[in-house]
Amino acid sequence: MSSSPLDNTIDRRTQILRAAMVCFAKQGFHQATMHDISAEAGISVGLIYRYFENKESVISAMADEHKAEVNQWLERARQAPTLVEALEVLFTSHCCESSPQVLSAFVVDLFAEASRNPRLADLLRDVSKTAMDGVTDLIARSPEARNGVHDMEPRELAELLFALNDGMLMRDVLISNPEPAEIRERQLHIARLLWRLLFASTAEPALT
Amino acid sequence: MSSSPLDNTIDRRTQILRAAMVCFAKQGFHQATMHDISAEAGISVGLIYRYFENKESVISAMADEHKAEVNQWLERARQAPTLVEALEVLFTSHCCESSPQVLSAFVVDLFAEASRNPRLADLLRDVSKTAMDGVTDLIARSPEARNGVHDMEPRELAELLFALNDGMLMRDVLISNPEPAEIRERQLHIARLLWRLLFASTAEPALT
DNA sequence: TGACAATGAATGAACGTTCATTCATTATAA
DNA sequence: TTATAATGAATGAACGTTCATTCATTGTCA
Repeated sequence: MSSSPLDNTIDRRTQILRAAMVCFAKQGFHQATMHDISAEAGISVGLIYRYFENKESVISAMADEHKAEVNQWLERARQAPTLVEALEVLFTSHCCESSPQVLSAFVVDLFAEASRNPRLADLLRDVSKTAMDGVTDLIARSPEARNGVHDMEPRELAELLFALNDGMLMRDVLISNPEPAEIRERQLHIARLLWRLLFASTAEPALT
Repeated sequence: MSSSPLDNTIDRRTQILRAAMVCFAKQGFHQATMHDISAEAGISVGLIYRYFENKESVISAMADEHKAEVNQWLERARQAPTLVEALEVLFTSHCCESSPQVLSAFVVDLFAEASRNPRLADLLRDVSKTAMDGVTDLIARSPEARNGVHDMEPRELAELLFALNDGMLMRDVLISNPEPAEIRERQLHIARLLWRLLFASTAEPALT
């Protein structure tokens, strides 16, 4: 079941990245120390430097992981039977996926960091463009897009939907209430209303 | 033109806050040093500590300023003759106001910071609630809100519009292109299309 | 097989630097 | 003179990073 030398290296890297994700989400990039990360991973500080050149390269490795994750979402969305279902896939992965609001905090931090780290900004722009192109294409190919009452190009619709997604994600970091799930349910509800408005299926719209 | 002792104090404070805003936007909260801020303000480090208890209190003072600013926007929006014009006021202040994307970087940083600073999170939640209540009210009172083809409550509409705003603001930090103004123009264009869809004025909708 | 050599993953104390904060001192104004 | 404003060198804690050292595992040879 285990461990060619290559696998070991990959395992260590992902172990470190997982720990780093927890620390970054809890404390932010600049307040999480390498010692915090090593403690979270249950290894020594020095070992991190065997697998990563420095702290910044840990950060960009995580951005790379994020990129891969986004591509997976897009792949899954493409397989959905209808446009609205595809959007639902994208929305829920973006917002809820694995852990609660860990991801939100991390992504917002990523954007904040990108505003002064050009390399990271390039990476995020790239991720964003890929995802946006994918959704634009999804919309352009979808018959539902022609049924809506709107007056928008596929590209414009994609930009609208992504901004909405990101905005809701950004607002997630303020949640501290008893029920985070409840709030996300409400966000999803609102997003659905918009989708229905933009992409009214030709079938029954009577599901209020 | 100047300076009861109280005025002097206020001037110094705003001078420091203005410098801090520049530094925070350029480098982020944790990478901007107190020396950076003092240099930007053209004063000594020690003097900052005469007007602020510590670095964190500089940050929350800025959040307070942000709150006041948001309230001003809301006030101006309330005076607009139509709902769509009010939204335009809010959108453009949020995104363009004084300096270019300085504000975007700052606000995204503020949210990132709020995800681990409960006091700051409380403050932002408060700002957000005030603004949201204001817009909800604006929508509820507006006759146009009944004309749209949507199926949404005023509160839901407000949440939708705010998420859109924040999402576009968040995306602004990735801009580094030759023409930032061009991109914001496009954002405004898309936002307008949505507004028109949601709040179709009874007058001519023929302005494609 | 058993004795020895080589490897390199892993450790964590130590280093140099940076930074928020303090405070003794100096300038200014009343 | 006295009170207040302002300075910036000094402080000490915290951080990213390094590296001499340990030691379990693997390879080699008789």
